[in-house]
Amino acid sequence: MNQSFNAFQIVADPSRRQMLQLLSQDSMTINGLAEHFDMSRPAISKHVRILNDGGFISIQDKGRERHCTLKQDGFNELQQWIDYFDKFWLNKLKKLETLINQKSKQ
Amino acid sequence: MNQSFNAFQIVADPSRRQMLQLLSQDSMTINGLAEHFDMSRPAISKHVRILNDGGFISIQDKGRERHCTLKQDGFNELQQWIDYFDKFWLNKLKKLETLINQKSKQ
DNA sequence: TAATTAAGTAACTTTTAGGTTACGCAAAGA
DNA sequence: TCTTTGCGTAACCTAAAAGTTACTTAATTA
Repeated sequence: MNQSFNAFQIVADPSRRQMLQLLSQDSMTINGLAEHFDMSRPAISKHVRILNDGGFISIQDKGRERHCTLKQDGFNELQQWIDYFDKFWLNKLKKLETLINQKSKQ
Repeated sequence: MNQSFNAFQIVADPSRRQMLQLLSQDSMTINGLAEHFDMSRPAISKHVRILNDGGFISIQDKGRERHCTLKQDGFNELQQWIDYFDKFWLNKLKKLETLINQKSKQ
């Protein structure tokens, strides 16, 4: 498979977001995850692979089971992007305050 | 057109993210935006509509021109989602610290 | 008022994300 | 060792996202 997603595309899918949500409660095997979804196991496998490739989860093989755990890496890119715009709004607010202060001094 | 996107889908598209990036520098008309992209104007129009519907930008009509400005609303849903996992990691870190502290007391 | 400019709409095409079924393989149990 | 279980891969299908061209409309300008 040749699918390569960026962090934003990865969390754009509702099922994948739900998986991250579930894994934030507890680490799970592939089948454990699958129980929560109304789709075939291969479909689950695909999502898991995408989450793994994107650094949102890590996978520990234990015999024939694969245990999925949340991993911070994938979230970082999103975080940074959000942070950038956060600063934009904060800055805008600051400028507005300065403006109001100047007005009140007149 | 009947396209309805959630906040995550909206920022999943690289062109739309670039638009938000550009608008964080300065507000722009539709054609102003279009200059930065290698795609037809109708394609730009579509993206702008999606950003507007999602509350990521607002549009002020000035004559035949439409001026686009960043708007905070759309970012909020993303922010909240990120915050949830932020807390997850912080919490995990705290638990780890507690564990280390307990060890050192033994 | 005729021409130009800024932008939207409609209809269509292409690409791709997300799903399926069928099959294979290795680990675990009977 | 035979069967079951947990999971992956391959090939395929479908729906929808993202793009196109052709046309329209309304504001501006010559």
